Amino acid sequence: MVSRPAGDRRTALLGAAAELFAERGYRSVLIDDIGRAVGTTGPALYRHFPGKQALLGAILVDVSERLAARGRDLVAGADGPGAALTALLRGHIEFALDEPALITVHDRELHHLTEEDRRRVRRLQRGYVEEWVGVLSQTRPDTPAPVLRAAVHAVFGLLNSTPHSRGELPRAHMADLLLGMGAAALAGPAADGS
Amino acid sequence: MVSRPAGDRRTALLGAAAELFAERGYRSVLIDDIGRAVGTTGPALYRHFPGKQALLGAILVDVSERLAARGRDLVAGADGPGAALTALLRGHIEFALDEPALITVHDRELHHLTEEDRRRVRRLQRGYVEEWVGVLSQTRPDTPAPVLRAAVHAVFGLLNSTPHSRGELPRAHMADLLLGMGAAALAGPAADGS
DNA sequence: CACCCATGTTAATGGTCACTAACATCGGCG
DNA sequence: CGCCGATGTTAGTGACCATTAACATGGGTG
Repeated sequence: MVSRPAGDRRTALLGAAAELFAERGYRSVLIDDIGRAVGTTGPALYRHFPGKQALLGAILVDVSERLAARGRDLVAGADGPGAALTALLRGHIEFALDEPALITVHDRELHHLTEEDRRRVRRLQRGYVEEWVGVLSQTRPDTPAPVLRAAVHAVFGLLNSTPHSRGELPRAHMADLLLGMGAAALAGPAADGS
Repeated sequence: MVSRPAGDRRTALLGAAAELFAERGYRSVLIDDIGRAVGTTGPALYRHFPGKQALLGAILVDVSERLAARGRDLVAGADGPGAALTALLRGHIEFALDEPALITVHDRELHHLTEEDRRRVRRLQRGYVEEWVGVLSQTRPDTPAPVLRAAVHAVFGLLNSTPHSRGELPRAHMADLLLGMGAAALAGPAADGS
């Protein structure tokens, strides 16, 4: 049990592949690159996944599930819509700062998935967005849902910019900056498109 | 001169390739797909570009140059930093709404370029960012440049989210929404990371 | 101790492309 | 009119690369 840690290699593959995919893009990463990154050769991958595409699928489904679940939990545990919104912002920012590779791959490689995986990931993403929209619609009951949805996508773009600002600022500072900007963007006076 | 419009096919190739690259990613788009999109076969491309990579290079260099040039002009022609900032926001939003494919490809396919093209594009991008930073540093002279740079990247993420919200809102409404959110994010009280 | 399963390794194999060759077509200009 | 350059077309061709085959290896368990 200790000498052969269950799922260890599998987890390593998921992590290494995510890094590589984020950096070079799915098609440009070779099976052998992934193997080398975890100390094996390429074909060893097939002992853990049906293939390269399935590996990408596992990565994307996992991220989407984690984001959606975290969103649900944060909202459920928050004391009112204002607190919920702050919690969502903090949670997403933490995720984006901790896992820039996953954030990057998440919205870049969707089209390389199986129809089925793609549907699944999209459903989860939609659920996460609706979590945000639900909270926002409480703080701005006068703003129509489509506008809120667009605003949420825009804020995601803002928060997910992290990979572009790699290392420009210390992490805590970056987190504060993103929180302030995100909150301001969502509370902004023109958010109803007047 | 009229019967054989100079560079017409070339321009069509640039546009069609940009759409396809944005939709499926550089590596997944075949020479033949690009040819078919402009009413020829694949290899006809070589009459206009040295190869697929050079075509991508032409696209990215062109976008970067247009953005940088427009940024320079807008700032130069603006009446004070406040007006300059609004002009930059409007200009970028217009671009993002008019050319979502270019916006998408712009920051997704950089690593498929020649070293030389990549350097050139990056230099242009940097210049554009510094244009924004320069304006911002006038409206918030107390905020250090690295923070402003991170804030600018974040606002780009926000504005460039357009491709994710395709058709959710009428164009003018979307433009207003993005302008309001972008301005709020950049004016936000926490933009100094307090 | 012997067997077996989990994991790996190296060497095919087969498909998929970008790119090149060889061969049209056609409009303008001498 | 006949040549020429620009632009295309249809067949290679040669790399590249995911996947599979065939063959280890080594630790845990009966």
